[in-house]
Amino acid sequence: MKAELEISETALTERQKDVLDAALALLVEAGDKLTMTSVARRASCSKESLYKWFGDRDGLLTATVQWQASKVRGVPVSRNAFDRDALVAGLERFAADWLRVLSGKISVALNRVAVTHAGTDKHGLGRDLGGIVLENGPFAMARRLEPVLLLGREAGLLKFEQTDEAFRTFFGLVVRDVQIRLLLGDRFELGEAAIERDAKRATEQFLVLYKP
Amino acid sequence: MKAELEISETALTERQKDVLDAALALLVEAGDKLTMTSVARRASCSKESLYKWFGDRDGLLTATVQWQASKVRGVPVSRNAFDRDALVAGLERFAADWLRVLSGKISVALNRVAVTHAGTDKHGLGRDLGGIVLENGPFAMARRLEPVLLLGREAGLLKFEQTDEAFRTFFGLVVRDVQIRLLLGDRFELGEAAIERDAKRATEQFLVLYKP
DNA sequence: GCCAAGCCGTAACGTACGGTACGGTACGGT
DNA sequence: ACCGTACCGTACCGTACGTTACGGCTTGGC
Repeated sequence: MKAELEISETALTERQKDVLDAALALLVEAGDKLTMTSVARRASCSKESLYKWFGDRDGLLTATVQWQASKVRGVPVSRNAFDRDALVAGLERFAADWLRVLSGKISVALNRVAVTHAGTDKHGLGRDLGGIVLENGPFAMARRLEPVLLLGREAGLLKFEQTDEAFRTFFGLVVRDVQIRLLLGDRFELGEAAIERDAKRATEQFLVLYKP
Repeated sequence: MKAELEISETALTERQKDVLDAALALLVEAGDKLTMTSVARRASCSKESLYKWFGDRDGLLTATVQWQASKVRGVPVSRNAFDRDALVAGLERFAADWLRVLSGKISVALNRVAVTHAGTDKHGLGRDLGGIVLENGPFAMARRLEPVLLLGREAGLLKFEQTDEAFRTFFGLVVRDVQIRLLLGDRFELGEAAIERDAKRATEQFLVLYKP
């Protein structure tokens, strides 16, 4: 789907980006308690400008989520010299990246507000926050991982019928209960060492399950 | 005010249970948009009674979540005649039960409100909603699954070092991206057939990974 | 110098909602 | 019959916050 055309059509000025960064910071600090006044004060701009630029509070939130999403576009996978080591390295790097993003304060805050918003849903609006996060979260991860999985199958390193199923299993092995626990406020450390270890373990398990 | 802080063993009258059921229904319908007035109207009780019984809005929410939690206590596992078939059946039933609960409207609504609440957190209060859901969700699942895993290991059917790690992997294999997608508002069906199939697949994969 | 546009800061408005107060009713105990 | 208790229904209050309006400042074009 090329719905991104309309999104990228909204060219943001530097000033507006600063405002969105301020909103992002507030979202991380105070969660959904973010008010228009607080954003205006933090960004040293007037509320009038906020409403002119983003329409209303929902528009500001949407723009903020999209702004963050636009900053974390993933890096592509190198296609040359694809052997087992490359597959393992790719999967491990992928899993580690994902865990790092997932356990970051920004991701937690954004997912929280999106989940909240998905609850009080007014069907009929164009793009809701939940959809945006979904699109730039799990779905984006699936799109980025798909070529890796297909390359692995082409190279005879993996065996699966549906790419989707394989991806979702990998997702489960990587994320496990980490995300839901973080979203529910369980404060537990996920240091760099643990991330690396989990990435290796998930990759290893995945290879066992999907070995030809 | 007479401190009714003995939430742990509060005996609820039938009337209060009715009120909490009304709150639960409203939570499912309208999410966090639930207001004290709407609960009072739905339950045909006065707001004064709400405040008398539950203290404040947070108390009502907490009582509601605990009330639901008290209704879904899991069934224990039979310990006799524990062979491979019993292990497989136990895991499969467990996974299916969990998926059923997880994808239910009530669970989604409760997890939503708990996640929302975990965002606007006032550290210092006793038990927060996120903690309660965590306790009755993933943690309860872990406690219930633990004896099954230990029995499996005793019987020589499974091999693992840390029960916790094994549980979390099983969790990942069962839940995958289902919960986060539902929380984010992705409307996708998870029919009985899919649940059964997923439960079987997750169990199968788990046995492969943790076979001695 | 002058004007218009864009923006900041702040005051003001309207409303939704948490929380409280109070009058009215049913009922069980004495 | 009288009283206390528990509760319903509703009116009311205070506040937070989304949204709008306005006065003053800066800047670029003429």
